[in-house]
Amino acid sequence: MPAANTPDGGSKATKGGETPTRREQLLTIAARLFADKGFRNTTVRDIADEAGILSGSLYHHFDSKESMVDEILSTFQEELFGQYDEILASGDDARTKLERAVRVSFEAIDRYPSEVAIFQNDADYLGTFERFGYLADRNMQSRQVWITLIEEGVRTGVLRADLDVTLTYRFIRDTIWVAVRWYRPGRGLSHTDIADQYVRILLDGIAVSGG
Amino acid sequence: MPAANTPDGGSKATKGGETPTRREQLLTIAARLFADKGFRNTTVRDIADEAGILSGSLYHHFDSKESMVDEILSTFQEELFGQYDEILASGDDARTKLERAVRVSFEAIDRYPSEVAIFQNDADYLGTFERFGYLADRNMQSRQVWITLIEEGVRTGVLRADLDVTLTYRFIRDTIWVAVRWYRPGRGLSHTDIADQYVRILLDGIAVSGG
DNA sequence: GTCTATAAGATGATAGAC
DNA sequence: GTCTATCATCTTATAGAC
Repeated sequence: MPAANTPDGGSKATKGGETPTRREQLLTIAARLFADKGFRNTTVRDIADEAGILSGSLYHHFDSKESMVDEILSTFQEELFGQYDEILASGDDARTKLERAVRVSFEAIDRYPSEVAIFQNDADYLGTFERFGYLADRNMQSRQVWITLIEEGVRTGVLRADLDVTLTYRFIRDTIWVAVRWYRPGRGLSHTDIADQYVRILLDGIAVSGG
Repeated sequence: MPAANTPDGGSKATKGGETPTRREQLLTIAARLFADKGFRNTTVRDIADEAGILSGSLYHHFDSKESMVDEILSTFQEELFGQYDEILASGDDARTKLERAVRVSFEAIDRYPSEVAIFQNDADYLGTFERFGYLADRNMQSRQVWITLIEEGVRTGVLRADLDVTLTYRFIRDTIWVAVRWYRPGRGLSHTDIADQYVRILLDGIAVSGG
C-alpha cells in the first residue's frame, strides 16, 4: 500500500530549488514538530498554529495526522535505502563499503534531521498500525545491510574475527542514529567531520595502539 | 527541592528482599508503562488498569502523575551517581576508571531498565518544569564525569592525543545508554558480556590491528 | 484503600459557509 | 484554501461515600 496522499496528481517532496507547495510547507512544519515533541505529543492544533491557520483547515490538505507522518517518512526512506543499495552493489572492498555506509548515514542526519528523529522516536509506536508496516520492513532491510557489510569485513580479513556480529551491528547503528539527538546542521562540526572521527574510533578505537 | 512524596514517613524504593508496599508496587507498574510508552503517552488510567484499580484511586497514593515519575527518577539517579563518584575518587589508572564507568553504566541498564529508558526518552520534556531541574544538573554531572576520565586518559598517554574529547564523550554516552532500547535483562547476552565487548570495541576498534 | 460520580479542559476529526 | 462551529472522546484531577 503506497503511502502517498497526493490529490494534486503525485508531486513528491521538495526536491531541487522549486517553490514548495502549500502541502509541502505544511509537511515541513509538521515534520519539525513531530521530531521535536514526538508524533503523539504534537496536536493538529500545534501544526495549524505554526502554519497560521485553524486546525480544521489542515483536513483540506490531509486525511489525518497519520497521513502526514506517513508521507514524511516514506519519502525519506526511499532516498536513504537507494543509497545503501548502491553501496552494496559497488565493487568496493569491505572496509570502503562500511565507511561509505557510515558517511551516507551521517549525511542523511544532516539532510533529513526531522525525518530521522521521527523514525528513531516513533517507529515502534507507528509500526503497530498495518499502514506503517513498511517501517518494520525497512528496519530489517537496514539490519541486513550492516550485517552483510560486517560479515564481509570479517571474511576478507579487514575486521577482527572474534567480533560478535549482531552486537557490533547494534553498536554501529545506535551510535550513528542517536547523533540526531545532538547534531544540528550548520552548527559545530560538519557531518563529514563527525563521520571521519566516528569511522576512526569505530575501526581503530580510542586507545593508543599497542597500549 | 527534594523529590520524594512519602506521607508514610520516608520509605525509599524497594531495596533488599522486603515485601514492596502498595506505593512501591504502583511505582513499579508506572515505571514500566512510562518506559514502554513514554511519560506523556501513559495515562493514569493505564496505570490504574494494570494495578486493578480505578484511576481516581491512584490519587490516594500520589499527588499527580508528575509526582510518580519524580520519585521514580530521583531514587535511581542517587544510586547511579554515587557509583560514579566512587570511581572518580578511586586511585585506579585512567583506563581502569573508564572501564569501570562503562561497566557500572551497563549494570544500571540491567538493574533499572525502566528508569534509564524514562530518563533517555523524557528527560528533555520533564526538564522544562522547575520541579525536574535536577535532571539537567545530573546531565551536566554525567558529562563532567566522562570528560574528566577521557582527559585524564589522554594526559596519561593511554588514549590517543588526537581525540575530539567532546565528540568522544558523546559517542561513549550515546552508545551505552541507547542499549536500553534493545537490552532485556535475563535474555541474550548478560550486561557484563555486553560491557566486555563494548570496552574492547571502544578501546581497540573493530578493525584488525595494523590493517 | 477503593469506588462512584463528575468537573474542566484538550484532542482528532467533520459539515458547511465564505 | 480557510473559517465557524461543533462532536464525541479522552485526559488529569477532585469530592465524598463506603
